[in-house]
Amino acid sequence: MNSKYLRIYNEIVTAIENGKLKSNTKLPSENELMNQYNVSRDTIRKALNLLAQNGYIQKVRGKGSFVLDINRFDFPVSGLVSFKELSEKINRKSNTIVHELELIRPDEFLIKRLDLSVEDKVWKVVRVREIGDEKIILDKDFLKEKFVPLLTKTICEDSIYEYIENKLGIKIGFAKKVITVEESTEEDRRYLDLEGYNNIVIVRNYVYLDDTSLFQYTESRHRPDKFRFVDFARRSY
Amino acid sequence: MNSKYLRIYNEIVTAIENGKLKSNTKLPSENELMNQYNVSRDTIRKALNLLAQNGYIQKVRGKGSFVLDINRFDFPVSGLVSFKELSEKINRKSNTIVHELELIRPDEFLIKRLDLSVEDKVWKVVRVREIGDEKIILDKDFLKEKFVPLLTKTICEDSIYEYIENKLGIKIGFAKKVITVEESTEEDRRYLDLEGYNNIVIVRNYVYLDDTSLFQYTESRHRPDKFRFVDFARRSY
DNA sequence: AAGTGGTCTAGACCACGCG
DNA sequence: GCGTGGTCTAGACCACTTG
Repeated sequence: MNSKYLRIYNEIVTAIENGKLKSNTKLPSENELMNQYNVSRDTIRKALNLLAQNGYIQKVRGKGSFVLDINRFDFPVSGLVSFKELSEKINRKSNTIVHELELIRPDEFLIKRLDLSVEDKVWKVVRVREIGDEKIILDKDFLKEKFVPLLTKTICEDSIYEYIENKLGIKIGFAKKVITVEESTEEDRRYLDLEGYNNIVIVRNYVYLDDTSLFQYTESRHRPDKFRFVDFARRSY
Repeated sequence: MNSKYLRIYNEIVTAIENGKLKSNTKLPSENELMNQYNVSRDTIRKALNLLAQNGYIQKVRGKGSFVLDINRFDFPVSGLVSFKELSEKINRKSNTIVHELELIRPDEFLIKRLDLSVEDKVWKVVRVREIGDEKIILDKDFLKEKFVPLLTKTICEDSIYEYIENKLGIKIGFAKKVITVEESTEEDRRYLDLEGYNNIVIVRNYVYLDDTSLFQYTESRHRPDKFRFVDFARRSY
């Protein structure tokens, strides 16, 4: 996991994030970086391309690479970030309440959503996310038992992602997110502080492993006024 | 613009999209592709990495590259796609009504948003997007005159993006999107068929050129029940 | 052991921006 | 003309999967 280009990438990311590299300044040229890090140009280019992809820099032909200030103000919620990682970043008091945690036989809906056979069992986890004394987000997670044999309340209160990746060594590959706005349900109103909102923002998340097997289905239900999604996109030709 | 790896990428994309390459099947190995296309391995790898980035394939170490079926069902609205490109893809009757088109002196709000000096003038375009006889989306565009000297009603009814990229030769580099849900305004209610919804989904778009200069600010205001945002994300380590 | 993708290297030529 | 990033090549070694 510790490739040269990732180490260089991470070094530059932290330099940008803690202000050592200021926005709108020019990075050293690829040639200079080659010498600084004692690696080939291709390795430097891999690191720089990652930086560009993630919105840290912009490369301009004939001129150089420049530090952007996009990521400074707003961190992107796009990409795959868990609630724990997120709340650590925004640095606000937050809390997770586990309402349900059980191993269930999936119904029609889940069999379709998770691409299951009838015998497969599924962990159902229902959690409420509290941010600054308000119950804002209702998370409903469904994970295949096949991949996650055991799940405890303590794990759910901390971070399921962390447990899966670090303890079980399962590698998340990619995910598809679908965001819609729908009518709130009785369940939403029971668990959340909705304050009269009858709409709810739903982020449906289909999580796949590295080997392309579908692993988890999650619904993240947000109170509309507290929802905010930031995305960084490059035009691809 | 016509690099080898882009040609290979595009060939494979169309092969996947029209079903010649079926999902869950294996692509030829990088070595085989090298021979098929008569290029070096690096060139093949660039094409495959693009495919992976855009959710077409998944590469698995030691096994090969596999076609995903993500893009088949849902096209991602993530990334930078104009309304015209989008409506062509979903293939439904759609229509654009231009309500305002004028060169204005920017107010405080715009000066801050677009990073302007006081003399700069700005094109303001207000358009309603009609899909299947319903007025669903209100688009408010603000473009710097410095970059776009002329704008006509015809251009706005077609596609501003297309005009800018093809006619003016301006290269869009990247964009930052912020999605929120807010109270609808009087303007929303006047122009759109809101059917009693008092919330509105707002996609704020900050568009930058290749040379990192901020170029355009757009607000896309959607009726909640018709809004849908699809995102494909890879976990980055 | 053979085949796969992942990383790294060294060298070449090109297109672009700028002085 | 020089320095910049963009593309392409050829070859090497590694880590992983599968038979």
